[in-house]
Amino acid sequence: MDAKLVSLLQQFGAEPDAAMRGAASLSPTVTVAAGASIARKEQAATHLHLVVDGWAHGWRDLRDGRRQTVALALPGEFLDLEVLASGEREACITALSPCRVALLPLPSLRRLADQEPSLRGALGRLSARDGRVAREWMISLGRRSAMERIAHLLCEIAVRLDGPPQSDTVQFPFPLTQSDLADATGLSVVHVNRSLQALRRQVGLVLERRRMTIASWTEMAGVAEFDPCYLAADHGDHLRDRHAHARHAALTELRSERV
Amino acid sequence: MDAKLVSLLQQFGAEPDAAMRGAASLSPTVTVAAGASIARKEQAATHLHLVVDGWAHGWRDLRDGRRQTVALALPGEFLDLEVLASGEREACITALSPCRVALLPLPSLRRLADQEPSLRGALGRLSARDGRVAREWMISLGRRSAMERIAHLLCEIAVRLDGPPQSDTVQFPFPLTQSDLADATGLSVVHVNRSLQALRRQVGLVLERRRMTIASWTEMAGVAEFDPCYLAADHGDHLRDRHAHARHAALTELRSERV
DNA sequence: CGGTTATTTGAATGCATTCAAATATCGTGG
DNA sequence: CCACGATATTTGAATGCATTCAAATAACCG
Repeated sequence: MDAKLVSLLQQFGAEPDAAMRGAASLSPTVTVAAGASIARKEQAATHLHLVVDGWAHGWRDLRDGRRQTVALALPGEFLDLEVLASGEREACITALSPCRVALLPLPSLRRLADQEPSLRGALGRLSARDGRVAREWMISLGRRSAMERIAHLLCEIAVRLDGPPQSDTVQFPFPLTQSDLADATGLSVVHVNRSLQALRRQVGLVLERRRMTIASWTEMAGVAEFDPCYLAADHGDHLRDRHAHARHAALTELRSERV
Repeated sequence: MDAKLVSLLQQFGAEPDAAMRGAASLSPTVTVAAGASIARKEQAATHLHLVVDGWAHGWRDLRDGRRQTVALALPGEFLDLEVLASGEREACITALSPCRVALLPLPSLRRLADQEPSLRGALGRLSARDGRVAREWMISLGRRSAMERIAHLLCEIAVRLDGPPQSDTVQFPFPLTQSDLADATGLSVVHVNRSLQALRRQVGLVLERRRMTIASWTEMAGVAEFDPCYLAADHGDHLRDRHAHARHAALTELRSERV
C-alpha cells in the first residue's frame, strides 16, 4: 500500500475508496541500483511498474547502438501504463538513480479497473497525460534547438516534481547524468555539455552534487517556450462533475504531488 | 453508420454488437478540402474525429513558425482519440488531402464505452497503438538520419494502409507533399527532397501523380530498420481469451483494413 | 588512494539548414 | 484546350548546428 499512489489516483479523479483499493493491489516494492534494469522489452508483461522513489526511464535502441529515451518516470509516476491496454511492453526500463519500484499485477489491476469506473477513468487520464508528454517530446525532438530541448525538459521535470513554481528561483534534485540527458533529448553527450554551459550563462543554471538550481524560472521558461498546462491532471470536463472547481484545483494539487 | 469503423473496432476486440452501436453514434460526416482545418486546438472538444476517406494530421507549432506533425490519420483511423480520456485537444487537425470526416459526439461515445467493456477495450487498444506509433516517431525524430526517418515513415504508412506487404513491390496512394513529409519528419523541405532522391536511387522509390511505388520492400525496410509489429492490433493477451488465434490473425486482418 | 565514471575542452568533419532561383506541375478560368 | 497564376519540386551554394574523435580534467565510489 502506498499513500502516494492513493493521492495520485485521486488527483486524476478516482474515488477515495477506489484509489485505496487500486493502491492495495501493489505487490511489495523492489529496490534497484542506478543503471539497473527494471524490465526488459522482450519479457512477458505481467506487472505494471510504479516508481515510488527515484527516477527511471524507458528506452529503445537501434542496431548500431543509437539510443533514445521514450519515457521518463519521476517519483510517484508509472513507467509503463501503456501495458495496461496493450499487454505488451515497448521499451526497456532502467533505473536512472537508485529506485524503489512497486509492481502491480496486471490481472488484478485490470479486474479492479473493470469494476471501478472512477479508477478506470483515473488510469485513462494518467495515460492521456503520458500521451501529451510524448507529443511534447516529439516537438522538442523534431523542431527545437539543443538549448531549447534541454531547457524544455528541465522545465517539465521541475513542474512534474513540484508543480508550477511559486518563486522565480527553482531548485530540485537531479540525478541524471549528461549522458542521460543526451538520451532523452536526442543529442550527443558533448553537445549536451555545451548547451548546458550556455544555459548556465544565460539563465543562471547551476548543477552540482545531483541538485539543479534554476536562478530565473522566467528566463528558462522563456527560452523553452514552456507552457505547463499539458502536465495538469484535469484536462477536460471529466472531473468537473464531481469536483466543481477541479480545473483550478488541478494545478494546485500538482504542487503537492512531489512524492 | 460506417462499415469500416465497425470492422476496425472488431479488429481491436470489440464484440460485433458493441462495435455496431459504437459506429452508430457517428454524426453525419463532413467533407473538407486539402489543407482545410478540421478542428482547432483551442476550441472545446465536443466530438471525436474519424477520417473516413482521405488523410489528415495533427500538428503543433512554435511561435516562430516551426511546425511539427504529431499524429497522422489514414483512412479509417481516429485523429484525436486522446480526447476521449482527457477531454482536451492538444493539436490542430488539418486535412492533408480531400477528406470525409465523421464526427462522434463525445458524451454518447463515453456513455457507450462505460456500458460496453468490449468497446471500451477496443478504444483502449486503439489508443495504445497510437502511443506505440508516437514512441516510434520519437525514435525517428531523435535518432534516425533523414533517409532513415523518411524510409521508416513510408514503411509505416504502407503497413497502416494495406498491412504487411505480400510481394516485394509495394504501391499505394500518397497525397502528401514533400512539405508535409518535412513536417512529419522534423526536416526541412529541401532536405526531404534530397533524401527522397537518395531513396529513389537506393531502393527504387517512385512518386508520381500522388502514387508511391516501392520497388524493393526488403531494401526499404532494411534502410528503415522497420519492424511492423508495433502496428498490429493485438499486442497482448487481451484478445486471446475471446479469439483463440487472435495474435496470428491480427496481422492478417490488418491487411484487410485498407479502407 | 586508485580505478572508474562523468564532465569539459579542442579541433575537424558532416549532415542538415537556409537562402535563392530555376523548373516543373497543378488547378482553374477564359 | 490552352494560358495563367499558384503551388510544388528541384538544384546550387554557403552557412551553421551538432557530431565525432581524442584527450585532459574533475568527481565519485569502494
